[in-house]
Amino acid sequence: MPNLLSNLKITINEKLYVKDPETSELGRNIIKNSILLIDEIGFEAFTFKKLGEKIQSNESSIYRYFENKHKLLLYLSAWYWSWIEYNLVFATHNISDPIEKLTISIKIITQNIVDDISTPHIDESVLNKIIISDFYKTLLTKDVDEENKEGFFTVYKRLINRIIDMITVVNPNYPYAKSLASSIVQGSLHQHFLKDHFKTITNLSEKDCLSDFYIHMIKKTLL
Amino acid sequence: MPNLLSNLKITINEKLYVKDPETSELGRNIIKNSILLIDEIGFEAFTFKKLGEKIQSNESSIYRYFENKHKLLLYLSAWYWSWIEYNLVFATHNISDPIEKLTISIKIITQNIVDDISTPHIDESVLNKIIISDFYKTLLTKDVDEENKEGFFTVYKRLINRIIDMITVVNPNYPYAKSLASSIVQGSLHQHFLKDHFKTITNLSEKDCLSDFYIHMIKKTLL
DNA sequence: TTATTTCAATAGTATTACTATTATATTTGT
DNA sequence: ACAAATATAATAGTAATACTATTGAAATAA
Repeated sequence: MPNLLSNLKITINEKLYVKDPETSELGRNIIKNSILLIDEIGFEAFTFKKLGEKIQSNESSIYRYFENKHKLLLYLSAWYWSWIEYNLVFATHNISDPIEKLTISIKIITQNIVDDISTPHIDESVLNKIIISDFYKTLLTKDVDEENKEGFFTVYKRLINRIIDMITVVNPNYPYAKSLASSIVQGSLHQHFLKDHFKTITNLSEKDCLSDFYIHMIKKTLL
Repeated sequence: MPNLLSNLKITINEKLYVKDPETSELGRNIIKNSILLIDEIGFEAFTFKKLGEKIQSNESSIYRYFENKHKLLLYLSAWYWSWIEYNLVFATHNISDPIEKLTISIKIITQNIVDDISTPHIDESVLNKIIISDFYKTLLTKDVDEENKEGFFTVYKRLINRIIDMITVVNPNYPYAKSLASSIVQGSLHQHFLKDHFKTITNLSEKDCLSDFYIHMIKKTLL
């Protein structure tokens, strides 16, 4: 895995924070420990008050960085998808065979995430658990259309569009490239969720076969 | 569509309600108008107080039927999946060709829902919108394992198991029957959601092709 | 009739998300 | 260096929500 993220900074939509958390020690502490606390107690039970206690700071200090906990979750999600996109673009760069390119992308999207040490204040493996448990909640709100217009989901859509493009190169006549791409990205999270809570309705609980499932699917449907 | 539901009653896990809403006028009114109100203002903004105003009754009267709004949503979800299962079993009964049986099932699961007049206090087309927007929220909670043990998701899992069985009959050697089945049921809701809010990453916004997408998928992957 | 249970309304509490105000550092300009 | 301006954080609140305790009325049974 490349170590560029030590030098590069993932850029997040400015409207998602009041003050950029990457610019201060407290900010990075908020990010780091919000990930840990949300994972510990769940997003519903998570409050800025509890986070304040955890980082020896005050509730209202956190409000200086994030308007509310929903925006914080949007921020963490945007960060996660940017990190995935970065990994995907890097891993598929210079791969000319279309089917191999798509296969590698599926592996990036479906893989079990491990911590990336080049981002010391973010544990990607824990963040991945949060995304599995909570990302869909950022979509299922009454404000989704407004927030979509504000560009809060741009990275997520751009990632899916990259898959759509790869599918189209593999088979330009396949008529459901968009639905297939969005199914793979969303479905991957869902299968991980089932593995943790509904073992009887996923094959992922028997063996680690999520990428095989989707690679088999794209090869059969596209070739 | 058969009209058996005028006489048959869909049975719901008793732990989901305090008093069975089907047994009183007020109860049926709670069901009917909770569906309408959740659709109107969204599940987050929905409160028993607002529902009380809508049905000219009191907040606490509603607590006599449901412990809290989460349980009410679980009740509505269980009802919906029972109704889908009933339609699916009915529609596939006496169909001997395995691939046709699976095709019909996919159509039942992916179709645009219209109101079933045999259930006067439930508008299935509105309930379907709620399921698309809110069902996943019933899964994404810290209590999911406990509630799963209580049997709150039994119908949902049984429906998916029916699809798993059909897939296995079509192709006993296909190794991902469980993941494929759960993907189709969950993915259908997701594609409907995308059609409403993220038109650029689904083909469903161009034309009504959701069943085609999945039927194409199962024929290619299984045959 | 009287007792008992069912049902519903009122009024209340605890928690949560968020805000207004004040205090304390830190930086900047002269 | 020192005052003014700004950034940062802490305190103490408010409004809204989810839920509960208590009381009163109606229906049913003994």
